[in-house]
Amino acid sequence: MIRSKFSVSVHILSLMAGQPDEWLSSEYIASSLNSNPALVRKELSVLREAGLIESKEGKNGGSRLGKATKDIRMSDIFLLVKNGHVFGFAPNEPNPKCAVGARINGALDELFGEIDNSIFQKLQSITLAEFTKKYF
Amino acid sequence: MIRSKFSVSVHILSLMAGQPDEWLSSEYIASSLNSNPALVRKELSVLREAGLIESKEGKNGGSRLGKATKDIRMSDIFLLVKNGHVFGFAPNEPNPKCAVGARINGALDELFGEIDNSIFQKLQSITLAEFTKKYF
DNA sequence: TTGTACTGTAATTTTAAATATTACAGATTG
DNA sequence: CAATCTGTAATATTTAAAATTACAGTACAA
Repeated sequence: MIRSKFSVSVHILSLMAGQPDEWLSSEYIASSLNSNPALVRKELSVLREAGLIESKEGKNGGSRLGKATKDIRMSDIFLLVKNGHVFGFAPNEPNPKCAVGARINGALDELFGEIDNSIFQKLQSITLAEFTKKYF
Repeated sequence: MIRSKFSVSVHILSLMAGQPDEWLSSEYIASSLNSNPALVRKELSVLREAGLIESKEGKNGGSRLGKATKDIRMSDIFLLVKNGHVFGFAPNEPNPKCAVGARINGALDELFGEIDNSIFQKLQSITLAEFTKKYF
């Protein structure tokens, strides 16, 4: 998974959950994240494509939630930002002439799938509504 | 968690599991990993410190398992290489003047702890002996 | 109908993290 | 005592992540 995308997405969705009737600008979101608008927009486009948010272009535009907070699960966000397995393989292709080298990545791939699934199960049990209760 | 340390450690331990009576040199291990000896030695020192392996210096030296494969759990390796949470926080400190910014990392920290725990539970159920059965 | 304030996207630069390399003192064996 | 290994640190390189810049396109509002 890419380093911090999950945190960034949860942060964005939390801001929207707190002001469901406002169109939040990328500038505003960036200031809460202490980041910059272009990077936020990139992340917004991922969330939008998945239907979690909707955006409005032009003056007074911005983004807001596309679903009720109780209908957004933390696992939805996880699946969006996860790219390959959560755990990473070794940087180089192992030596195929070695008995272990030839097969380990297959075995790890299987294990990593199970790990991803454990995380998914956990996150599926938590909605954005429940999560944001912690600070609203 | 640091990118690929888990995979590298599992690979190393698997090699040793396959040749329990040999002292494997860092050179040999590196060739299976398609990596280099110095990096392998660094990882070996982590495993050694945890008692998972033992090493012998000098000529004909090397490393081998310090425990039976059935007594090494994948969670032991996980705890060694895990550094902070598996999931990462956003790169910058969020804006503390913002209601969400001020509290989100606390909420995420709690959630991330639960995720780490889900992974731990899963990995605790698998021994190195079971894992290596997949390719021996 | 035009200025302003947004989005969307791509290209580029910068920074930070991971990985690789080099080097060498110390240990052990034959 | 020569050869072969470890242990460790310092440095260099590579790669990935994040930040910045830029600008065309859209919508509102005066």
